[in-house]
Amino acid sequence: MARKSTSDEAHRSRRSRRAIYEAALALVREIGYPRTTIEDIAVRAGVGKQTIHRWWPSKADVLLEAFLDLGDRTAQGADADGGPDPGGIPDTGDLAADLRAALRATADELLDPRIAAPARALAAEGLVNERLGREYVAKLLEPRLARCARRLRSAQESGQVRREVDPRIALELLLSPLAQRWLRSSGPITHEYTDTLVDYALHGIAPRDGHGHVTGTT
Amino acid sequence: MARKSTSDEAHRSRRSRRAIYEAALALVREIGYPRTTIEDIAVRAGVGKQTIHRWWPSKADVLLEAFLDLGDRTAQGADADGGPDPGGIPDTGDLAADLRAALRATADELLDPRIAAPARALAAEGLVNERLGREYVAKLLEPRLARCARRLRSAQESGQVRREVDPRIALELLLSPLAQRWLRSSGPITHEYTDTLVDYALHGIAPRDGHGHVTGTT
Amino acid sequence: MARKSTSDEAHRSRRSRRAIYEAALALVREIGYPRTTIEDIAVRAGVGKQTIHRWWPSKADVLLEAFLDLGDRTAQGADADGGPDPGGIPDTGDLAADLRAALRATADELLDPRIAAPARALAAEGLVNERLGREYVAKLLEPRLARCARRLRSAQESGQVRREVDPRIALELLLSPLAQRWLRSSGPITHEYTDTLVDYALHGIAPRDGHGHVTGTT
Amino acid sequence: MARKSTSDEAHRSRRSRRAIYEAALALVREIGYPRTTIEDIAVRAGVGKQTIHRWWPSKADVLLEAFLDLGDRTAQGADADGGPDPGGIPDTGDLAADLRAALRATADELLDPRIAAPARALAAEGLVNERLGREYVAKLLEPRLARCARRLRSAQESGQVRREVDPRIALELLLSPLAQRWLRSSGPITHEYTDTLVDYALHGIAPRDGHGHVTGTT
DNA sequence: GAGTAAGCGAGACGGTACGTCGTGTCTTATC
DNA sequence: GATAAGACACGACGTACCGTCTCGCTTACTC
Repeated sequence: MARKSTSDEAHRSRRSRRAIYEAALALVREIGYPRTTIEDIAVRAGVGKQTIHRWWPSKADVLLEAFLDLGDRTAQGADADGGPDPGGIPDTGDLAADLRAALRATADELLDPRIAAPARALAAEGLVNERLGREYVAKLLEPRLARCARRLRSAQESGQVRREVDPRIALELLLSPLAQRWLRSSGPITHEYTDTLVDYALHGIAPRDGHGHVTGTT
Repeated sequence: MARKSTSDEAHRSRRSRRAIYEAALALVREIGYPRTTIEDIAVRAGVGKQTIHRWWPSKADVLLEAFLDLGDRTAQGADADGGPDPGGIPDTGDLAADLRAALRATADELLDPRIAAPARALAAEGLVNERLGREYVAKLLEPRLARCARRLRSAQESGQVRREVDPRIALELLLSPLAQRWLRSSGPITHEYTDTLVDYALHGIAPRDGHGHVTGTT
Repeated sequence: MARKSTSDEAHRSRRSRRAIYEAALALVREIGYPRTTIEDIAVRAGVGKQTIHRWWPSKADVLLEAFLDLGDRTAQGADADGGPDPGGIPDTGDLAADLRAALRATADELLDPRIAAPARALAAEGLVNERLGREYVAKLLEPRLARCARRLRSAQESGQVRREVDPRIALELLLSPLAQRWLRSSGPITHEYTDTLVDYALHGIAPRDGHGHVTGTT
Repeated sequence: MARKSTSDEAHRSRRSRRAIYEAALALVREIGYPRTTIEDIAVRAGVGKQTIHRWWPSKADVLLEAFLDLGDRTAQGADADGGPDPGGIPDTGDLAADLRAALRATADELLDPRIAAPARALAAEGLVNERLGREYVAKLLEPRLARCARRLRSAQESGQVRREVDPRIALELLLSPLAQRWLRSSGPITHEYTDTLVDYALHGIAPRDGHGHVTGTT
């Protein structure tokens, strides 16, 4: 997707943009999102402030694009490595194993310090700035969820998931607890934890035999 | 739980505090958290800026206390009404019904416009400000979760929940999806949705007969 | 004497500077120096506060420069009119007449309301702020005194002033009483008064014949 | 002149007042008048702010009274020592010698560091605050000038000063240059300087023979 | 010698201005 | 002709003092 530079100007723009991305990500890691200012980014990137304001409407948008770009680049790297679909769910036929693998991978990703700081910052900004929130969901989360949902639908076809289950809600059951723990730092994020989530989500927390006291499914 | 006045607060003006709480909540509703400034709050409350800075370290802390106070007051109101334990889970013996009721109530609460704006703002701030995040969890979420966990433990004793299930994680399964939808506005929050969550969490998304292709519980 | 633009001031806005000078002088006249705030000046000049802080270390420095600028501009005007050396002493050969004329002109100047307010304010500030006091003396008073001292020296050469007299001290004798009356409002400032000063300073207060009871010059 | 306690001041605490005077003078010496705040004075004096506001309308008034009190106390000390009239002019019959002595004493006083700081501060404040300026003149300067003027009048009677000379203006000739030098720090204050002032003021700066080119006394 | 009114210390209060910072726009000098 | 450098208008920040206002407590007059 890298477009070859057709002129000197295009080339310089690209260099500026790259420098801005890197400065933004570095500063957010180093001093935190709220204390990072557009001027800081411009100075660190060796760029005029105006150059940033020309292309992005806000600090958060810079970071969002920088983060997306980071994702693209690491994805390319993984691609080249021949690794599995990043952010997706493998399909070995064994749903439980596949989910466990996917959640473990997601957990590892969330713990990557290069990712945590900007992602949390963007999540926070998105809560309060609706436009950015939508972009964040649309560009970062939605594509991922769509791929995961596909895997669940195939599991439904093979009878590993109940037919009447809504795959999106099922995904929420699996991913939201992880997301919440991460956002709130309200608990440890371990493989044991994600495996437990897969277990509970697949089989429920009620006794499995179906003749306990649990009643009344809607 | 009225916060008791320590010796530090001997001279503190009740009227000012109340006015500040109300101004903060009103402004966050009306113009949004980021555009609400401490100066705005002071002016609206008819108070000097210093009076705010004297007692709270940041705008977010003002809002957090204002929000806690709001909770205290509405809780008192509900108490007087003889309503059910707010934020808890009723205990009629029928776990599924109780959970559905609790989640429906929670959903209704999240949709209350007096609550949504400050709560989202605080959640956002907590993501980026660790101290505040911890306070937010400790003062707002934790007490609630503890009460809910008790209900689940009693369900375990009566055999409605598997013995080996961790109640906290079970709660995450139920509540995190709701919390995420709310925070991200990533889907409608309806009673149908919360009922579905209860169903999936109780019985899992896998077929219930237990001899489908689902394998490998940890 | 236009202050030449150094490289530091390359980007400095001429319009802002002029507007600030005018706002400062106007406000000091209208509401008095102590009640004039930097914010007032900025607002009246249609300028950001920062623009003032960027170029001047204090309110007093703004006023000092504004006052110097006012002097420069009125001097230019007088120059164009072909008027006499403002603030200097004419040289008609008749020292007494020249001094009387100069002191009358000075008195008139001090009574000009455009000048009185800022000059008093600067004098006051200079008493208490040493740096400013030195600048006030160096930029406003000293050049004037130097020109006056030249006139006295020429009078010494023509025998109208005793050879051993220190011209600076002689000037103090003439000007300090006027300055004190003005600063302290401790008496009327009239041409009669200044003429008297010239008389006393030239001939002394002792009887002129030299064989009264006055004795003992050092 | 001990201020007698009227009924208004019945309850007024002598200890507080004294402590306030001392704190005010000390702070003005140590950190300068503008940086001295009423709160500072209150804290240093171990006194509530209100106690200051109750009895003095402004910081400057506190300092003025403190300074007057200081004068009273040192005057009492000098009295006890049997020293000469402080701030007056001795009367030995030799006017020139008496003036030299008086100006030397005044110069010494002005150089006393305990006196310089508050006196300059009060002078500065008086320039800009009319009421205070009048009080400063009336309470501090006027009594002194009156006593000095008396000495000059007696000199007129004994023929050492020209009959038509206005004693107040003659005093201005002597004292204003000294005062200006002191206020502006525009020159050294030495006995040599004050002696020169006396010489010039007595005999003028023009040649004494009276048949130089100097002409035209009004 | 008890009652009471004031003055007192402490310090929170509603304000005003401060000087700094960050924003997004506009200007200038350079390459 | 585009760009870095940075001045600009604006507006919020958090701080410092202002002068006022409770608070209890002490003190010193009155009855």
